This record gives sequence, structure tokens and C-alpha cells, in this order.
Amino acid sequence: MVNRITIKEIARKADVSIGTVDRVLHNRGRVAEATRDKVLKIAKEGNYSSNVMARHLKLNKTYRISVILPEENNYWLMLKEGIEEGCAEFAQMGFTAGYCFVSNDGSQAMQLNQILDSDADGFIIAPSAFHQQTDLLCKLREKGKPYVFVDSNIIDAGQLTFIGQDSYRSGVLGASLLHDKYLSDYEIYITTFSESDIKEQIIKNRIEGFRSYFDENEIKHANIHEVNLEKDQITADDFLNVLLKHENPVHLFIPNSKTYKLAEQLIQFKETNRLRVVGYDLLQSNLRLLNCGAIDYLIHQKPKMQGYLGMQSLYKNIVLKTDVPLHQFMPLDIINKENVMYCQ
Amino acid sequence: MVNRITIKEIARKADVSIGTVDRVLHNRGRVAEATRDKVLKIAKEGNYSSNVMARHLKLNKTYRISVILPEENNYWLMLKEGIEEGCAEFAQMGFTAGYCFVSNDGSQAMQLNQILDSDADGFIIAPSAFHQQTDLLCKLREKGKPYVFVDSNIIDAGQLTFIGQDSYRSGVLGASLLHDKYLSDYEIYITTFSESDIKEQIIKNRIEGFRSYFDENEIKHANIHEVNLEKDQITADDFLNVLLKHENPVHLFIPNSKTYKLAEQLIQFKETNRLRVVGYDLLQSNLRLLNCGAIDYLIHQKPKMQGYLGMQSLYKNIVLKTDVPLHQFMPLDIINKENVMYCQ
DNA sequence: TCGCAAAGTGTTAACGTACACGCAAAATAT
DNA sequence: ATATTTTGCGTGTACGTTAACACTTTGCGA
Repeated sequence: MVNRITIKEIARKADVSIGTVDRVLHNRGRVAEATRDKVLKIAKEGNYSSNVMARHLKLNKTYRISVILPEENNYWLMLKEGIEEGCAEFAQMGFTAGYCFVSNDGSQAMQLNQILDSDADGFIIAPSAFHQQTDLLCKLREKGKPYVFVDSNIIDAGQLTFIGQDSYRSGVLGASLLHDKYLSDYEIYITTFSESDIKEQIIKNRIEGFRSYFDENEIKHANIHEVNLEKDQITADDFLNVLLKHENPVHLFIPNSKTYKLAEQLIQFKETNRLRVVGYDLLQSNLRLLNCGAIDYLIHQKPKMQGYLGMQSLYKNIVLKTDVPLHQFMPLDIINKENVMYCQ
Repeated sequence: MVNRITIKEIARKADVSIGTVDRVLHNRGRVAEATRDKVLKIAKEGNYSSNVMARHLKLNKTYRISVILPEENNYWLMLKEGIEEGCAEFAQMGFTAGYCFVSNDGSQAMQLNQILDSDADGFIIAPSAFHQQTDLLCKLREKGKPYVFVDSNIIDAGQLTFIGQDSYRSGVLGASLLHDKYLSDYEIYITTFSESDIKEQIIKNRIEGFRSYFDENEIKHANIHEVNLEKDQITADDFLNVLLKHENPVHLFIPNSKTYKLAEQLIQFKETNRLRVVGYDLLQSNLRLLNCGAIDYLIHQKPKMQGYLGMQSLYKNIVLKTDVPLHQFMPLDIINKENVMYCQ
């Protein structure tokens, strides 16, 4: 990389002007075949790659990135933080970001259309912001502008890259954290809340992964139950009573960020000293439960890192013009009370 | 950041030439007090910051980073990988790295002196490469070139930043992974190998943190032993026999990367189904044990990330001239069989 | 033969910064 | 008085790239 050949030097070696070299390298036409070949040969031998600094300085362009996220809650704000970190890093290259938190109140189609029609140079999109209206994405495909999916993925939707967790494997991980080989008999509750929870693909994958752990390791002494509070018409307090009836240890797997909805019940049940809980996402309300011992582990989706990588991927694509892998899987971070303070 | 004011524009507004603005901004002197004030005022109002691209293009400088690591093993090679990743990212800015793996055979002082005398523009140093000869570092301090410590730290040694784990807290984390609230009685062995192991500050901290977990949580039903195989003159096989004598579950904490030294014994003891092991570092040989179930958790020091951040810190300091925090603590990553495939 | 288009190539001015150089005016020395 | 230094400021060039523009040389129809 260092001491790279410049167009000026190529021009000197090929005994032509830099204008000609430029026309060859940019396929701007009107160059004699022989000259073209000579220039390309020298460029290749000298391992030419254009100087990004100089190109940017000359073009003096700015790049607007539009970010589309579902709602302005803690989780998505962490993702936004990461985007802003990336934005600050690439600000020298003229990167700026504009944010849109799409509500789910009927006006989303209008909102989305407006953003998609804007003349942004790239997009960072959480597909769940589209609330089933992912057909709108074809607009982007036509534009030819790069767009990145974060958090959840849509297969073959023309995205530059997907950045997020492998939700199936995160379910497997959750199971490994709840399984206890020393116990002869214990209860496991896969707990969800609203009916829409179990319609989400991510949640389905996590539960499937979770169950596969016990199946594939042929673990028989864990009694796995699945509860959806809304569907089963059971309140949080009733659920607590169900749990209290067991004399076995009770382990809870909550495959989304909503563990905090059981806050009071978990704190109460914790007194029995036969509770273990694995949830998702480092929301403020979950962290409180983690620190008081009502949650044992949280699986961290690293939203901030997702945001940062989203921005970085667009930078690599737009400015450096280098390839970006189609899938960028986040690490499956295990967070407990003892490592939460250093978690990023 | 975008649409920042340029020296040209400052010059126009202050009705002076860009040369004068340049002299003011770089304190190159010979400017009338009044002019100086006017320029500074306009620069401040316009929130001026120099265009890094243009400056680099003009200066056309390259930066050589010298990397000093202890030995060419798996762990340090992962750190090197991270450095190279950073190097590639900043190659456009003229960054290159040269590596030196310092042996511990008496010639290290000579080797170290040679590197420290080189005219590198920055250093990434694993202090343990100095094998007690850290006084050599004063050479660097005099040079005024930035140097970064990775893996382990030396307090107040003039470093730009330290990048690594909080070893005390990682010990606490290890304890939390080994503690089992359901067990009424179990054995814990803090296991080290050579006598030099327990002389290392990092190891001492980890053990101290580990013990503090049981002290502060007032856990009485764990019987904590501490074994150093060399000091206690006991072979790995003898140690296995000691463990086999227990009828309780046996939990092992190995506060450095050497878990693999007990490979055969752990695989054998695993059959009893009353073993749990927490070790450190994702060496190839440890990963094998993790995947076959002989190690439950490895605490990951993220050497690759350390290397990357080391390079990034030097970039920020040298090129961007921004501040870098004195401590950059790595996350305390918990790795088990189920999340190792996505770990970075 | 002239005119004119097309093909092939060179020149040049930016982008924002750094710094050497030069020049006038003022201040000081001789 | 003249000579010399110091102070204060402007000019010009270069870094590597891009792209508009201009110039020469063909080829070809009128």
C-alpha cells in the first residue's frame, strides 16, 4: 500500500499525459487500443489503486445516510449511538446521517415512502420498521443506492449486507446457559408476552434453537413448557403462582427483550432460590433486574456495534469501493452481573 | 463537521492571505497581534478544524509502527492479526507495521534496545515481552513517540493508552461462572502450573478477584483449594487422582491460557460428569477441549480487538491528533461451545 | 481541395493544506 | 545619513486526483 504508484508516475512510464492515464483508468473512452494496453499494464505492474484522500479532496462530496428504525426506545437508541460513532469517524469523508423512527400507527407507509424517495446516498434499515410492508423496499433496489439491514434480515432483498445475530444459534446459547447437568429434574418455561411476539421470525428462530439444544443433546430431565401470556390468557401474577407451585428449580427463557415485564414477579420468585433466568438485550429495566440477581444472563445483540458496522459497511462500499460480506454476524455476547460493566 | 470552514475562507473573512492564517493557526509567529486575534476569532466562530485528508495529502508522510510481542504463539498472533487489520484500514494514511517477537533467552535486552532505537513513529508493546526489563521503556519516554500497552499494563509509564482486560474483574467473572447455587457442597481448584505463573501480576489479580467473589457473596459451601503443580511437586496425573478422590462436583479455575496442559486428565475426569472448568484464551488447543466438553467456559481476552484498537489509538493520536483515553478495558467475553463460532 | 467531424492526446485548474520564499515597511544599528 | 535587521504579510508550489477544455491529427464526404 505504501509507496503506491500514482497516475503521474504511470503517465511518465507510459510516456503519455496524466489525462490519458485518467481516461484509461476511468474508461472515459477515446484512447488508442495500444496506449490503453500499455497504461493498464503499467498500472497493474505498479499495483495501482487510487488515493482515496486525493479523490475525496477533489470531488469534495458529502454523503447523506438515511437511517430507518422502528421506534425511539432504548434498544434502537443504542443502535443509533453506534451509527453516530461511525458517522463521527467518517465525518472527515463527508458522512452525515439522518434518522427516522417509524411509528406503527397506519401512517408508516407514507413515512417510509417519503424517506425512500429522498436522495440519500445510502440507507441503514431495521427491516422490522417496515411492519410487514417490506415490498416498499423494491424502490430502493431500483435506485441503485446501497442499503444495509440491521437487527433482522430479509433474504435476497438486494441489501449490501446484513448485520445482526444468528437468532437460531442465540437460542441454542440460551439453552446452554439454562441447562444444568447436576439437576435431576427441573422446569423450563419459554415465556413470551403478546401474541405478536410469536409471529416474529427472530423469536421463532430463537425458540427453535433453544429446543434443538435439548433435543440434540438428548436431555430428558428438563421439563420444557411454552407460555404466551396473552394467548394463554394468564396474567403475570397468575404466571408467578404457576411457577411457585413447582418444587423443582424453575428456569425461564424469554426470547426477546421483554423480561422486564415480569420484574416484580421475578424479584418475588427469586426468594425461593430456585430460579434461573435468561433474557435478551441490555435495556435499562433489564439491567436493573440483572444487577439485583433476578436475571442471570442477558444475551446481548450489540446494537451499538451493529450501528457502527452499518456505517462502516456503507463507507467501505461508497468511498473505498471495496467488497462487503453479505452477512456480518454479531458475536453472541453473554452478559451477567459480573461483566456487564465492561460490556460495549 | 460537514461544510467546515477552510483556511481560505478564514482568510477571505479576515481580509488577509491564507499564508497569514496558516501562520496564526500553526503559531509560526511573525503576525501582528490584532491580525492574530481577528483570525483566531473567525476560526473559532467557524469551528475550524483542519482537513485531515488535505493535510495528509500535502505532507505525504508515512508512519512506521513497531510492534513488540513476547513470542510467536497463537495468542500473540491473534493480536498481530488485529494490528494488521487496523494497518490495512489506515494504509491509505500511510501506516505500516513492523513486528518483533522477543525471545526470553538472554538476548532480549539487545533485541529490545535495537527496536527502541529505531526511528518508528509509534509503538505497540506487550509489556510482558520485556521480561522484567521494563526500565528500558524510559528510552521511549525520552523520544516523545507515542506507545501503547496491550494485554498487561504498567502504571504511569508514559504510555498513550493501555488496552486490555481488568484482570481482577475477570477473576470475579470466572468465579461467577463456576459458582453453583444449587450445589450444597463442591470443590474448587484454582490451578496453576509453573512457579513463574503465580509471580505474574495478572494471574495474581485474577485469583484475587476470583476469591473475592466467594468472600463478598459469603458463599461457604464451595471448598476452595489452590494448586501450583510445579511448586507442589505434583504431576498432572497425580492431580487427576486427587480430583477423582472427591465425590463432590469438582470445579477448576485456571487463571491463564494453560488449561490445555491438563487436556488428557480433563477428558478423563469428564466421564465422572461432575466436572466444570473455566479457563482463559482461545488457543487452538483450548478450543479443542471446549468443543469436546472438557472446558465449559473460556474467558476471552479478545487479543485481535486489542491489536486493532492499539493501531486505532495510534492513528487517532498521530493523524487526527485527538485524545485517547488512558485505559481502554476490553469486554470480559464469556465463550462456550455454543457461541464460539461467532466469536471475534 | 476544402471543410468538418471524430479520434487521440495534452493542459490546466481546482480541492485544502503546508511551507518555502520573497517583498515591503518599519525599526534599529552604524 | 545610509545600512541592516526585524516585523508583517502575500505568493507560489506541491501532494494525487478529477474533469473540463483545447489542441493536433486523421479520415471522409462534398
